[in-house]
Amino acid sequence: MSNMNASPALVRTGLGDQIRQVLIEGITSGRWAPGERIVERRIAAELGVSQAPVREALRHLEALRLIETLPNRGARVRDFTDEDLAEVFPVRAGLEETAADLAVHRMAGQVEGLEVHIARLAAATDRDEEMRHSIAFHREIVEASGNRLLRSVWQSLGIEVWTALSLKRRGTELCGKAAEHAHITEAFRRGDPGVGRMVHDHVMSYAP
Amino acid sequence: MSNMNASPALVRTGLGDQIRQVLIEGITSGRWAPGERIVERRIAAELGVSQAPVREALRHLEALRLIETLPNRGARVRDFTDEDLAEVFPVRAGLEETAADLAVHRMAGQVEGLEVHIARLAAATDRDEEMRHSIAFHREIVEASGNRLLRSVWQSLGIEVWTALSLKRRGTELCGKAAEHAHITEAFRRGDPGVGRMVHDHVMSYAP
DNA sequence: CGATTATCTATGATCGATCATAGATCAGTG
DNA sequence: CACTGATCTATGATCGATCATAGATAATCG
Repeated sequence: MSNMNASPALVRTGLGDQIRQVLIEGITSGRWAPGERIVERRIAAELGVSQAPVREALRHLEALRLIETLPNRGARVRDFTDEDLAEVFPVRAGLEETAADLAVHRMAGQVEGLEVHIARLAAATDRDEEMRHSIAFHREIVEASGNRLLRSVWQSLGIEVWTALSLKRRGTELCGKAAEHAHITEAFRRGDPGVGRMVHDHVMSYAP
Repeated sequence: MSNMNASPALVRTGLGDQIRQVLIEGITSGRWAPGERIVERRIAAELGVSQAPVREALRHLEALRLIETLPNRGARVRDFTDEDLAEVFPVRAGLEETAADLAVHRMAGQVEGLEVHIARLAAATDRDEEMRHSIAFHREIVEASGNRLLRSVWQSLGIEVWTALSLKRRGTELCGKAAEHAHITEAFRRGDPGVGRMVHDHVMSYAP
């Protein structure tokens, strides 16, 4: 790499990963406007790397639906509609309901993992931290399902990113849900078979 | 490409796509054994292309969980466990339940799309064709949900491939389910709100 | 002057070569 | 002979350059 300048170092841990982070940050922060073209060579030049790892990063962004690409025509930042933002909730709800139903058996009343996140959520000081702990609570349920495919699919939704976009778009309040988290945890503790539906409805309550 | 020989032509429509097809075919057919290493350069040489499109194809296979890769250590064909094969059903069930609940409203009793697939399934002559029409029935439900994210996630499960692997592993009978498909279609026709659960249970009935 | 076609330009897709890393192999030392 | 470290080998990761395509632009013709 003929890089004796350029952006903050880019430490060695897989250029593709780092470039992806830069691009995600750029898109969520709004530095790259929706609809704006993303030219592989330009990004490569700006970051002082070559085209290949940029392409790799772009494929990840495409999987996250942050960009859209046309064959031989390149990529552009998606123009997220309210519908795009809304579509994620039924999918999450379905996946997390499944996860909860699977998890409730495996947890056998052991809900420490969930309680940790509730505590951290309560201690959160800013909106961003609040969001991350809330998401971590849900991720804990998915992890507890023991279904690796389910985890992988849920992860691939990129909840953090889309939630951040939702918050940016309209100031969706996601607090005030702490009580529901506690109720859900109690349902897990007593092995309530209705916990799946409970989680489902909880997730849908975030939807606009 | 210094290719004046090599495998059947490889027509021009995106090398990555074609290579992916070749690899999927090779893995599902068992020509590539589970655990076997997949060396980018070797594939490239065999197909008379370069490393880049092979890498692209491999990333797709990774997303389909057909291969696993270690950083700097390359890819190998996954050694599918029975658990791997089983994990897909709860995920499908959750997604398709969501899809059905969304679709039942949009369809408003118009179930022609579903009936087409039932008819084709009945007319199927071999096991493979049967499988594809059965899957098409389920895809129709997902499409009818109108939720593009849901469709995208469902597609990314690569149902065809995994079903084929299931059939190969143990001779899972997936026929005899025609009756259930008809029942589900009827539920859609009358707008039965219980259709989601019905689809869920139907999908789970395929599980081992 | 408007429609059609050849050319140009930007850029994605692909290529062949180089760099970097993980293991394997081998040499040296006690 | 076992252990430590240098070297070698295979191969993924990355690079710089070339090829191919889409759209824009200019040239040609009626």
